Amino acid sequence: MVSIKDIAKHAGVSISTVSYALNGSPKVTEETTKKILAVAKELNYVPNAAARTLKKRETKIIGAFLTSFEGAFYGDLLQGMKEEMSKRGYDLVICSGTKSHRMLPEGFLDGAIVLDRMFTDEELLLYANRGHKLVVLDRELRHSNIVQVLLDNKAGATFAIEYLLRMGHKKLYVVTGPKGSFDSGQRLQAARQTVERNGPLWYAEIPGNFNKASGAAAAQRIMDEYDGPAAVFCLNDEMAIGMYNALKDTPYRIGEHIHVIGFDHIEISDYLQPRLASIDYSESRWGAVAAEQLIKLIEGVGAEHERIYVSLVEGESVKQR
Amino acid sequence: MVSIKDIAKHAGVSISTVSYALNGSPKVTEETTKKILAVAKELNYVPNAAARTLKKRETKIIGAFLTSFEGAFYGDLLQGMKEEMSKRGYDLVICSGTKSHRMLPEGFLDGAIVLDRMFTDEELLLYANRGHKLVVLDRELRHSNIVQVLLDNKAGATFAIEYLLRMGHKKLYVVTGPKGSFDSGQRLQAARQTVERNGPLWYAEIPGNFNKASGAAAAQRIMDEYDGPAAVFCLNDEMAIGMYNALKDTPYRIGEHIHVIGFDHIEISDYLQPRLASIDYSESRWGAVAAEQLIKLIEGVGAEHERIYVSLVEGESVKQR
DNA sequence: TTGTAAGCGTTATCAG
DNA sequence: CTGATAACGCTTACAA
Repeated sequence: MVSIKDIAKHAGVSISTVSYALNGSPKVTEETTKKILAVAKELNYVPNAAARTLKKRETKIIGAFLTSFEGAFYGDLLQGMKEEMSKRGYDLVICSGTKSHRMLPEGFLDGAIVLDRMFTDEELLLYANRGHKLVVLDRELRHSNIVQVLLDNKAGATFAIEYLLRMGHKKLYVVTGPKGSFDSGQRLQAARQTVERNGPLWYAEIPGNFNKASGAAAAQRIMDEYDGPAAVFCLNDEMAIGMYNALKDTPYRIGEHIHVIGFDHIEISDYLQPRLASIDYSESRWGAVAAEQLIKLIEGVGAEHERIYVSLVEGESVKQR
Repeated sequence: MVSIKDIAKHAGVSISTVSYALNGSPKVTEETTKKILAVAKELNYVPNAAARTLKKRETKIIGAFLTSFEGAFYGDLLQGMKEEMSKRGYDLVICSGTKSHRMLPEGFLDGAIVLDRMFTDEELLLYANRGHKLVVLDRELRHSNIVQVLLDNKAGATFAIEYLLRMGHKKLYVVTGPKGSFDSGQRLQAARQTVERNGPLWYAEIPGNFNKASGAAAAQRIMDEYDGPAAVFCLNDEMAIGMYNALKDTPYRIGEHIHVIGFDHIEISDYLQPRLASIDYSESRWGAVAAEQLIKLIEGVGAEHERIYVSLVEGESVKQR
């Protein structure tokens, strides 16, 4: 490995001169700088990150933590983050799994964006207390080193239920997400409120898990109880897809016997027959805003909590009753 | 920040004893070890990665480089890698963008898995020459510090064309991937060979780009030239989906006028109407094999080039002529 | 069994 | 403008 020491030797200067020259300090003659850069290039010099980090206590790398890489993998969200970070001189890496949490306290990362239920609130607060900077996308957590960038779940759930009501439905199901999911909790709460506010309605909740299997199970139960058109708000699209699958070889038709709306507006939903109604938001904007706030936090210029707005996307999976 | 020096002070021992104790060395009494661990816990000690790396010249982190995070394609691949790495004591981070290439030469990563056309062969060879360990998934590159884990593109393309022929098709199109793509090049080459080998056939190639837009454009051209049933091998599923979209509001039907097979068997393809025929392979196996070989390379136990096998998935997008 | 000390590659302070 | 030199936190001979 070639270090600044080697460069110093070859260029006939001291290592501090080399360091200054490499960092473009005006303290060094243009001439010597040029020479040093030439030698560096010739020797294929690459700075050692560990050494620099040890001194400067920063890596210019931030981590985004996901529960899993499987499924939709949040492509646009990550892309939005990456572009924003890149613009501001930071690199982004995507991490998953509890083992990799260590990277934060050990100083590999200058900060983290968390969308990962494998982090407990306690763990995050611990890191925040030690001075690490965090943005959370999946919980409410108040601390001076943490900022929240959250989806407007309540608005989305309200839009969804109101849409079903507007289409004349009187028998409503909600298929929920896993216990303890922040998004699910918020959506459910708003759905209940909207139902209550709109007077006497038939209403039931079916516990789900945000995956296809639980959507299919919910479909089964709805068929068992069938006594006329029912409307279902699946708290995410994945479960709605499970419902489509389960109904495929039955006499029940989506948009006719069972009306379905999801949440997230994932890509597949536009390809389903009939097209799935859903709640849409810009993943890339979500990512960009999260990145922006994290960098503000790191650089100590007033970061603020943010809300990501959502909108209704209609689809033939819900028809007028 | 609390360092081993602080622990030493609090425990009334020297820093080397602390270091030994923390690393579970048998050189230290069980008693002192216990005490030191207690103090460490009490002070919330976390080892500093930069310092350790500077000494040990390893991070136990490996990077997977992708061209982009967009598209839902790589979830299982990454999951396969992660699980394999985790089993062997390494962490995985996902990187994208040329700026983040620095992490490899600067010593942030113990190795890299590359599926990213933004790396040139020259750049990779440079790193390999400097001693960095690499696994490439998207090119052929021979070097003692590089191992290849490649899809069996040729088998897949052969299966696809043979399937179309078996179904009685005589007019064949291939929609290609971008210039310079290794996968596209291999698939195209095998497709051509199979066509040639099977005697006189109407055959044409349409340049594509592995995205939906180019699939749609290809569909347009095929309709313009239409003079009877045609069969199309899209060199990936994404373009096949573009083709579905483009044909949606035309009188041409997939599986009737235009028969289509893709490559990759991505999730959406099972939800298309009619179901898309494709070439399938196990993404998670691909990832796991890549991870396994990289670690072998790093640990110096004979790593070997590997091939990932593929299989045909039939679908109603191709019907007997 | 424990302590001393050198050194990993940088940065940054202080003299010259 | 340039050069010694002391850190940064940790590992690891070697000494005691």
